[in-house]
Amino acid sequence: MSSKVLKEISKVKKENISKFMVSFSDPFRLEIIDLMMDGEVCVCDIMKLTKLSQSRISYHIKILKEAGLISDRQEGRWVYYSLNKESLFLIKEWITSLTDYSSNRKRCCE
Amino acid sequence: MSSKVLKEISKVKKENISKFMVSFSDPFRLEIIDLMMDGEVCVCDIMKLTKLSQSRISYHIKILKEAGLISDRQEGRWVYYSLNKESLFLIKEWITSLTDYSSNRKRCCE
DNA sequence: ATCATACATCAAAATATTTTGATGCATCAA
DNA sequence: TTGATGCATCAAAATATTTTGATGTATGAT
Repeated sequence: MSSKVLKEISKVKKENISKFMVSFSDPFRLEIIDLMMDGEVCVCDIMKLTKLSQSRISYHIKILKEAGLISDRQEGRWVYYSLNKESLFLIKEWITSLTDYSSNRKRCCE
Repeated sequence: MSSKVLKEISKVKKENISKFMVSFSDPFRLEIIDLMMDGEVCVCDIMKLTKLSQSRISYHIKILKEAGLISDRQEGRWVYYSLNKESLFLIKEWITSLTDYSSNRKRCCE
């Protein structure tokens, strides 16, 4: 099983892409990402704004963090999370190379 | 639970985004997408190139199809699948509005 | 008509992800 | 030092996804 095109067109590792996409594939994580669009939030903010339980939020936060999609910053008892812009750009780059490549191909290849 | 930013910055429905991302989140589907980068393929092509079982491939194809990521075209006994470029562009647009929006934000917001 | 091929679909089993509730660990305030 | 808060982590339960093997359907060849 050999990856051909995706390997060549992008610097981003397939494994990382997979993690990014897993991050985006859950509606609650999209919700959390959404909240971070306007800046830093702590878990308690997310709790107030979404009615999700604390451990549930921590769980999703962990997924996002392990994907490299968010960063954290501790301040006293609070941990502030924010979107990692570099990661977003990486994904954008990946998708862009995908669309660029595929639009240079003709429909058929017999 | 109110989506604020994502709803406004993109025409793509969150539900659809979720499906796209689910599509991309599986390594075998990435593999299949990869094979389609160079043009149409049938299930039998994918079988030869990946060693996945036929029903397994059909299953993943179905996910991709329901996400609107691929199109099919029957020719005799064969069904040819190919990437749906429009969908790729939609995702790209979505990611782009995400990065554009977030890069216009400052780091903090106290 | 019969058979083989290409693929879809289905139900059951296997596996992975998510949720829940409990517990633990810092930090801070009193 | 004690108690409260903010969050992480854990194990078990709940749920969702994926895989497998069997069966079904359409097409085309003989």
